[in-house]
Amino acid sequence: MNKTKSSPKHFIRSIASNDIERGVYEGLYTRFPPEPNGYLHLGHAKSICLNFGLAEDMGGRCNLRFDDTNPEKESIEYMESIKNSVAWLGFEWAHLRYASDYFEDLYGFAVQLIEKGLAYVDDLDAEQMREYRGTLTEPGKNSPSRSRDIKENLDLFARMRAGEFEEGSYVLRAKIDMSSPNIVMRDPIIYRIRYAHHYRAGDAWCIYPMYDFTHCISDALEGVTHSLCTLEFQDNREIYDWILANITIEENLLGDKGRTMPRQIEFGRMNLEYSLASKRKLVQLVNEEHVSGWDDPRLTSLEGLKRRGYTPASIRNFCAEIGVTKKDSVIEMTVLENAIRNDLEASAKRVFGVLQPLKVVITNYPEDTTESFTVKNHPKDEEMGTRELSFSREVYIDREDFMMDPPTDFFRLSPGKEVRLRYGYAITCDDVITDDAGEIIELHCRYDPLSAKGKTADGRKIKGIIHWVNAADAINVETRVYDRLFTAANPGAADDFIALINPNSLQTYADAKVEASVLHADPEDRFQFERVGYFCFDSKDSASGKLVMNRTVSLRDTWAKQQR
RNA sequence: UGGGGUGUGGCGAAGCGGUUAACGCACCGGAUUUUGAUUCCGGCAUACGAAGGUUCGAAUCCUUCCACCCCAGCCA
Repeated sequence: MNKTKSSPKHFIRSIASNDIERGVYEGLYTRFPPEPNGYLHLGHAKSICLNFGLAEDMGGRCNLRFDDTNPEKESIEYMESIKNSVAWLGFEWAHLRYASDYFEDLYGFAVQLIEKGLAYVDDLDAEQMREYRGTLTEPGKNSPSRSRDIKENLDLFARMRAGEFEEGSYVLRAKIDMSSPNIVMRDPIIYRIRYAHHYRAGDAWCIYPMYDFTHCISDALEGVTHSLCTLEFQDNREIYDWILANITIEENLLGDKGRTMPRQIEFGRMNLEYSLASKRKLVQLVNEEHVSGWDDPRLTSLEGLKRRGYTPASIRNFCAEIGVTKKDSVIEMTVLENAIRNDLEASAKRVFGVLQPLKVVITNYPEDTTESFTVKNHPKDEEMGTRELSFSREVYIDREDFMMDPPTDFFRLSPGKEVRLRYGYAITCDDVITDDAGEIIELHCRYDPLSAKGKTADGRKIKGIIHWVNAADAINVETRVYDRLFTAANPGAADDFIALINPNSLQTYADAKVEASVLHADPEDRFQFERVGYFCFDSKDSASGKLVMNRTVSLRDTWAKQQR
């Protein structure tokens, strides 16, 4: 696997190193704070690389913290999957934390706020609450509960926790400003009643803190210095700062007292063309079985990409490549493909594989002879060694490398034409055998015995070079070739994204053939099928009896491009 | 009609008052090549959302305007 590029400069790094230089903070501390309510995708990878990467580069630390304050959506399964994905990308968290571990502390801070007259228990129902909130252009108005005295608030809040009230009957609100132009500041709810089982806290609680209250405090407790999040939280920064300014944290989890509060910085989301990140839509794709599951290799979930054959390094390089700015970006698929090609070009073993086998009989080659060519596993990297490639009278070539009636610039095989079998001999096509339906089933060719080792006796150049596998010991393998899942660059914007599913996003070649050496490969190995693309074993469906290989990405193909 | 953001080539992205306006992807040429791969060379914005202004000098400063994104969950 390749090294990852060092992350480039961007505005967050400048701010952070500036803060450290000026002594605002002693060292960098970040966190990646997913809610365990789904699987990670490429967009999360950007955040992971930003948070963990920055800490790595600046000699800081980064926590993995689950922002698990909504028991109705979260589960252990998601949490485990997220941990695996972060680890797979190659990052190590300083601490594994859970917001749910802070529930007791959070409750205490809420009490602090009430005691200061900065929070109150409200009995408005959801609809009234919305009415009182005002609109984008009109200020809200104070709830009648806003004037409730501190003692009563304390009592009510304690009874909320004790389970004396129904869901939705009371909430705890911060007392800020109902006429703030920033709607987030219009007395935001910080606790609600929910009789739901929490995947970690169990049934210990029936009140749960809201994001705005929880997140900033969690950061502060963990000693986070820079709290990086996406653009849509810009308005929330005001409440983030307000909460931290109005509570007193005696000592954080690191044992620090009087530590400087964390600073929230927002960055733009990444969108990938021809893909979907919306959780709801992905669930639909999975449930309606348009894809095989959350780890379908056509999905840009991290598990999908992993199964597809993407390496952690390629994803980290991709994230370094797309940059970090304050605007939402739309990244072209080729950037992702470029990242994995760069990695695999250097690291993948070269091997011969034929997706659509066409039998070639070499009529002037002896029937009972097998010879062996010693070939390189990598054209440039000698350290990757060599392997033996067997050759005999019958071989398979790819149907795409033969054309009955080719254009002049097609320099592969066709009737009467000569082509080189890579690493082997030059052959000329004499006969094309068809079946009753006119389907080509076999080619009869003649080889030039003096054409081994890339030479020819008369010095003639052979332009066309094709790959092949020896029929006698070829291994059968099912190969799955993937294309973009959608036919539109932004399927999420369409009314009916299901209608935009690319019918050719998965093509299965059940009878593909690969050279014998693949049998002894490690399940984790990646290959380049020369002239075809990069492949890996499918982690779910491949077994020793039945090999299944996924095409991670094709090779660049100027010939195919020219044909379009 | 409120508030918060963003606008540099097809897509990303540097640039922070004086640069020929980096770089990556894509694209177009050409060289090398037993992968039509890789590699290598070369091309690719008189132009920085628009219009004014300040200045000897602006993508960078000021003004106005325009476009797009986010915010009215007891989601995060």
